[in-house]
Amino acid sequence: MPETSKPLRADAERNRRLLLDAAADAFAEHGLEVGVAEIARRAGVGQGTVFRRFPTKEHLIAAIVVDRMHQATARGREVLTDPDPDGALFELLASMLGSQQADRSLFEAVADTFLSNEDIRAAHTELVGVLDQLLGRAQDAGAVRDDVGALDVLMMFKGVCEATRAFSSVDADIAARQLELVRAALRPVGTSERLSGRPPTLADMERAFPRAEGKASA
Amino acid sequence: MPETSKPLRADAERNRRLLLDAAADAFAEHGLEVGVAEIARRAGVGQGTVFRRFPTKEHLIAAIVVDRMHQATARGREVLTDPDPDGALFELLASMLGSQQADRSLFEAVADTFLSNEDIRAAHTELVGVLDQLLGRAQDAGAVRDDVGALDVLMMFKGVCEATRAFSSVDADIAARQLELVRAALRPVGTSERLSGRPPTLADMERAFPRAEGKASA
DNA sequence: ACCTGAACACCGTTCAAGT
DNA sequence: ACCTGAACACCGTTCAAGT
Repeated sequence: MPETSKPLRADAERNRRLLLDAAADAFAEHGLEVGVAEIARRAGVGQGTVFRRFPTKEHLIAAIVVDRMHQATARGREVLTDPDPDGALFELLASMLGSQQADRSLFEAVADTFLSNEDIRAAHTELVGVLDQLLGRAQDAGAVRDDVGALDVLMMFKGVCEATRAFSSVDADIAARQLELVRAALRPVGTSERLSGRPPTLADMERAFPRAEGKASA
Repeated sequence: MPETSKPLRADAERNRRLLLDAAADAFAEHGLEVGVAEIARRAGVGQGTVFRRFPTKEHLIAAIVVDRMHQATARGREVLTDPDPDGALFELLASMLGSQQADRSLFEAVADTFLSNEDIRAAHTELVGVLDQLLGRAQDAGAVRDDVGALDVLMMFKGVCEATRAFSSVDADIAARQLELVRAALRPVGTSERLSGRPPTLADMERAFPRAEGKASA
């Protein structure tokens, strides 16, 4: 629903797209510290237009992140019918890792903005939903330990993204290796080696990331 | 050696300490975005003094990080004589995780500044050295798979720090859980499940983090 | 040598004027 | 409604004057 809040005027919609593309390119090349002026210049619009389309620079970043999360969710739905559930799960993670390595600072933004943004919240919930299904299938097949939840996996994945960020360009193998270690961590285990506590839930995340914006509860 | 470059004048040394303490407190409370003016105020010095003691705000942050890394290294040396090598390794990691949860944005800084700073480079190398010893002992005892290196472990750990950052205050259990998953990833495995490639080395890191400052190679 | 705070530079954000 | 760029605010950094 946050996607179709208002049918923008033609030029506005066009500028929005131009800005998203220009910003994605600029961020991919130079990281998040590129100035708004530079982005506006690349998009061929006035500097003020940036803030007319996005309340803040962080919202612009968030919009790009939401795009990527939607892509990941779509990819997840694709592999959902894969005959090999274990392979499907890690193919999704590998695919996400690849797209985060192409860019610089992609999920980096997620760390800060995360659930403070309503759109990211929604996209995140969707992604967790797909991950949950993939994980459940892998667990049913006995390929993954059954005491982990989708958020456990997502957190580990996020860890890999962050830890290997600087290596993206230099050594893609290092990231792949870290992903293999995640896979190793998720192998089925005996009852004596079960994890403490319970898997984190979306409610835990809600608690950790206080809701900042959003126009009340209607 | 970078520690004892010049015996500062008494008041300068005192101000340096005041600034480090004030900054550590401020960052712990409000994150890295606290202004230099605020830090100077807390330390009771002029704003210009900050830049006289530290060439840049990032250097100030780096100095604090170096302090923490030294603490971690010291802790690692303590547990080096622990009769249980496996326990010693994870006690160190748990201890490091605890200190990163106390602060906010501690190893967060490491991600950006990382090896661009000469002092951090040195502290990092030391820490890796101790980790390497602890890991080697655990591997010799057969408690940890032998196809991982100290940097594999450190990267996984860094991932846990990043991924659980927001949860620090809310739910310390979640971080502990992630650390247990790291432990699971490091369990010995059959020859069919070995990792691809080779463990990352310090040379890999040097390549990933271009050397920015430092007065030539003397 | 070091300290200080006013001045500078830079960049995100706002807004009056224009279409 | 939306676009624009000049003006504003904020914050890291510099520097002339003081000790």
